[in-house]
Amino acid sequence: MRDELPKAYDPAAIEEHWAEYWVSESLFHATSLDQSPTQGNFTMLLPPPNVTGRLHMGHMLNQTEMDILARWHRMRGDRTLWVPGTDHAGIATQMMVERQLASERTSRHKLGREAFLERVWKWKEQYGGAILDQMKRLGASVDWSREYFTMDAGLSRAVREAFVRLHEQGLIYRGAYIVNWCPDCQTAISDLEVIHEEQLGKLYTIPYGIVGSNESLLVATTRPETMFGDVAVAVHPIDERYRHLQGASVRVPFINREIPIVADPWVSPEFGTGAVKITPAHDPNDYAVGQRHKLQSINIMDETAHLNDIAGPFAGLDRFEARKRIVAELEDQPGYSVKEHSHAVGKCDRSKTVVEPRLSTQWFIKIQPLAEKAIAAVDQGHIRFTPEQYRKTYDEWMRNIHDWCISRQLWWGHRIPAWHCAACDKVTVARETPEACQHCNSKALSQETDVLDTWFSSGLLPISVFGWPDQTSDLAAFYPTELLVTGFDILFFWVARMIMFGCHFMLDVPMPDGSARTLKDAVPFREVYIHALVRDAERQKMSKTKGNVIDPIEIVKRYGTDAVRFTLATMASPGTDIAFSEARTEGYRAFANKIWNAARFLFMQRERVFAGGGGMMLGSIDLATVDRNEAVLLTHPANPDAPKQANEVDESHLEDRWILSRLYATAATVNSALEAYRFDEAAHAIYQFFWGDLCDWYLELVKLRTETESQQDGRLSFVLFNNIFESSLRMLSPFMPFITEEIWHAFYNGHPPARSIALMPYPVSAQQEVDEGSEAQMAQLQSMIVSIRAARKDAGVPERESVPVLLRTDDASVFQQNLATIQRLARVTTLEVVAQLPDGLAHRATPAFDVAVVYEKPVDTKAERERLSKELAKLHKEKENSDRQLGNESFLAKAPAPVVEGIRRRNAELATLIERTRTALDGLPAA
RNA sequence: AGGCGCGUAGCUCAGUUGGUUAGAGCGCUACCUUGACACGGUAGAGGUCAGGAGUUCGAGUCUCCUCGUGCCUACCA
Repeated sequence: MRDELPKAYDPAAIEEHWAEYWVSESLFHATSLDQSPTQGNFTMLLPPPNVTGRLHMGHMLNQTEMDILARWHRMRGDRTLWVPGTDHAGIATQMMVERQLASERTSRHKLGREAFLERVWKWKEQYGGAILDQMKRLGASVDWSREYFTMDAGLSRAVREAFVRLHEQGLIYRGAYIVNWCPDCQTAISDLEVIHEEQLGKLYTIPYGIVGSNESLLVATTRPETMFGDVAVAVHPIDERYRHLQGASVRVPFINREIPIVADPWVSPEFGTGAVKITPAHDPNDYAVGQRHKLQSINIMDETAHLNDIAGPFAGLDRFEARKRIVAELEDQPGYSVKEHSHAVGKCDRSKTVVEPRLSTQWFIKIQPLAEKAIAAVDQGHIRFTPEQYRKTYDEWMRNIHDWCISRQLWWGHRIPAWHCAACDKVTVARETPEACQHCNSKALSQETDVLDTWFSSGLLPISVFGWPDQTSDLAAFYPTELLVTGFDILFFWVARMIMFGCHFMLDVPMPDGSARTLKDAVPFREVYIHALVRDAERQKMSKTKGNVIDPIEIVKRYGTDAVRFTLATMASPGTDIAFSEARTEGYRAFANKIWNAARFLFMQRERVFAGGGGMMLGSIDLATVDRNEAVLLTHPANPDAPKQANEVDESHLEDRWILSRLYATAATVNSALEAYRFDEAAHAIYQFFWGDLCDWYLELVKLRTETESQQDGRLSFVLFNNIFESSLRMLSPFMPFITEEIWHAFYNGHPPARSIALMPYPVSAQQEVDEGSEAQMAQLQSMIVSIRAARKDAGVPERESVPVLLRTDDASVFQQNLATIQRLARVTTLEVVAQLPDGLAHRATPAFDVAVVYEKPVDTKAERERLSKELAKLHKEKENSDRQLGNESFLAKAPAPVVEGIRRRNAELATLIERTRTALDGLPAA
């Protein structure tokens, strides 16, 4: 409990405490046994960061958005569950540990598989999951009791089950195909893990000697070093240049192996020389040609992409070194030529090594049957994408999908549950280690050494974290999850795979009531929200190599988590990347400071107001009791379940009706914005309300009233302020959980109605509760005050001096009723209503009134003339526009009545404004 | 090669179904250290909405073209 908040807001002093509190109090734990939710379920999975990961801005954006939604839903009464965990990240983690081994002058091969894995586990225990600690520091309201790791026993069991089932269903097969091979990681990788880069390379034209002739066939290639694996040269069947050569043979340079010339329509005659060397073991196209022509495949490289013995004189060389030497030796040959050629080169996403297409035996998922359900699920609207455009991206990818290579030649990961039989050479796939070969009963079994692609296990997460394949109560309660929030970079890697697996496996799981599950309830989530990429302030992609990575923890240390979260929220408008700017974060730290100080004001006033007559000291006020006693507790929107009390607002005060209306309007805006994932709109609305309405206006008027009104009235107005402030804190809480928690506890003097503000109801309100009349009147009043202030500046009145003001208006009632407000906020002595304003005074005109400030010093005539002339020109221009519109027959005929009416009214206003401004201008003394 | 997006104030971005005067934050200018807050207050300046054409009574918003820019997908050697 704090009696007094320090003068300056210092996030570092409060955030750590609450971060720990939320975890130690298990505030965000949710179980299937929880009371049936009043609103509904809200379940999300955290996209599991790699165990090797450090938090970056993308994570922070992702977590901020998810946390805002989670906290918001929780406060709205939904049973809210957000499940955290980490991914074992096969290649990434193995590389990390291998690097460590290398520094110790050893290697995984020296250690052996078992010792190596032990080492990785040890590494994981020691260094892994640092990212989750960072998440805790950021206040993510996840259920830590459910934290998982993708290689936990339960999740591993789900992986084996899924693999075996798919195999039983004939959807997993093993075979030799061309795969993407990374010579650095020394494993196969999937199509998705290959990144294409446009590169300026060379196209070599190489003469292949024609058998039985002195002539050569010129063959164009970008990869001369693969020539030792050539098994044919292909030309287009109707290419006139080569028709006579079809059926002939050529000799591979250096090794002189004779290979046939075949005709295949795949060859494009326009490209290169129209003759293509066919290397089935090292190119997917060539492999297809080879299949069609029943050609053999000759592998000429080892796992590290060094040429093997088949390459004759070049054996043992690295592929690129071999290319150089080969080209050097060919240079003098007649017919040889080189030209520059731009083409896409595939690189390994992880190691950035150029991928080598390689013929090897791998495990694949026959993806078509899975994709069909996944396409249907989205087509039928069971999964909704936001922004919607990603639906198309997803659909296109899904329809052009290739079989998924799921085996990896790594050690770290889920080992494929298949056993090779030494006796019959067949494979036994089983959930648990089999006793004997299921084909020949031999006991000479050895487990497959390959592990599964990391994404195989993460694709299963929505079902495996809830206990699948068992039909658990969690699975019944929380599946399908409501929402997935993620970046588009893992749309295919992860989102698509979850949809495929979810739809495939969950269709077999009956609904909680025993009925059959349809696609609608087999989907892993009902909504996918795809967020933008976080870039640096110059819109550059953040990357380690560029050195422009912004470490969120660093920024958080400097500005506070709340400010960073708010920055990300305000900038998270859909479709655009976020250029993260520290200047903005600074601005939102100022916002936090503003809130902090508004709270300080509140606490100080509380003391002042209640210390007098009531005898209630700050340290002993039970605000809840006060509220009841005064019968002004703002039960709505604070507590949606309780009825609104009729006498909660003293109707005689315009600003009371107005600020309530503003609160309702803001709550309505925030709720509907969050409904649509418009974090920016929601955050802006709160910002505007808190700063622009509550602090700039209402708070100033509370000052006035507590100083001047009777004590009873002062108390009433003050209690309203209290309640509005408390509601505002709750409204802000999902966005800035730390500062709101801190102030909220201080607000209740250590006797809060709940353990956390995060467990309180969220303000709700319908748009119809907005009091438009009060808002319009207040707008008039504000306009009056702003006009007087401006005129004061023109007249050169010192800030602190009060002056008489003359007012010309048709209806002065609002101004007269709120005279004290005007006098206070615009520093006015008397406000006299006159029929006509005298010439030569600093003056402002609005459609509803004109004001002039009476001050002895003459106005700066030149400046005033300039300002008025400029103003007049603007008004004239606008008037011309509206005149033109009103003179247009078809506009009057076709435009809707309210629009015409609006322009008419404005036109009339303009006429008055022009006249008054003209008068004021003419009234200025000659220069 | 296909597909998607972006171009609005000096900077970073909003602007939902076409409709009255295009907004915000930061920055900038001037004044103000007033008992919540200088991480503040008050008042300002600043935009031919990339360019062109079209549809319409009316276009930042819809259509087409041009220019600039970013991204995703792809097996032409």
